[in-house]
Amino acid sequence: MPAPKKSFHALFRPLSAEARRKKDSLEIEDDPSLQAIWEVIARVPRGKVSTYGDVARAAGLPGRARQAGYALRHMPEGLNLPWYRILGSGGKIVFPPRSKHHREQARLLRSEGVEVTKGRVPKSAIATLDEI
DNA sequence: GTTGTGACATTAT
DNA sequence: CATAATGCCACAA
Repeated sequence: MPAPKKSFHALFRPLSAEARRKKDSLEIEDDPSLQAIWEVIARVPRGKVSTYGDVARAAGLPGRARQAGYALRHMPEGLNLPWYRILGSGGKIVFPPRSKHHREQARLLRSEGVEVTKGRVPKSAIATLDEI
């Protein structure tokens, strides 16, 4: 079994001791709400994007955009989810403009044809709720 | 039980 | 357009 290509997950801030404990005990991966969110993210079409709020709604968790963020931070590596297709409201990258994450997200989006100017994508690139 | 934090969103200034 | 104030809610300390 070849080692999977280093995922961006590895670039993220290290999990706290408590979060790591949970992760190791698989409590997070088994959480139904988080799984629902991950499934929605996996359905966002290539070349399009969605937002934290919409992802949460599509997962049956209206008003819980922050939970979508939590789910992304705790993405299981094996799923290879298109994390970079998830933006803040209005289609803005949520990471600080010059941060590594911001640049990487913009790069990946452009790599699939999504225009990114000043950390923002065209409204036309945002998938509608029924698309996800 | 209480307090602080956060890959958010919306509204007001 | 930028920043601040609120609202929000799960999680961690």
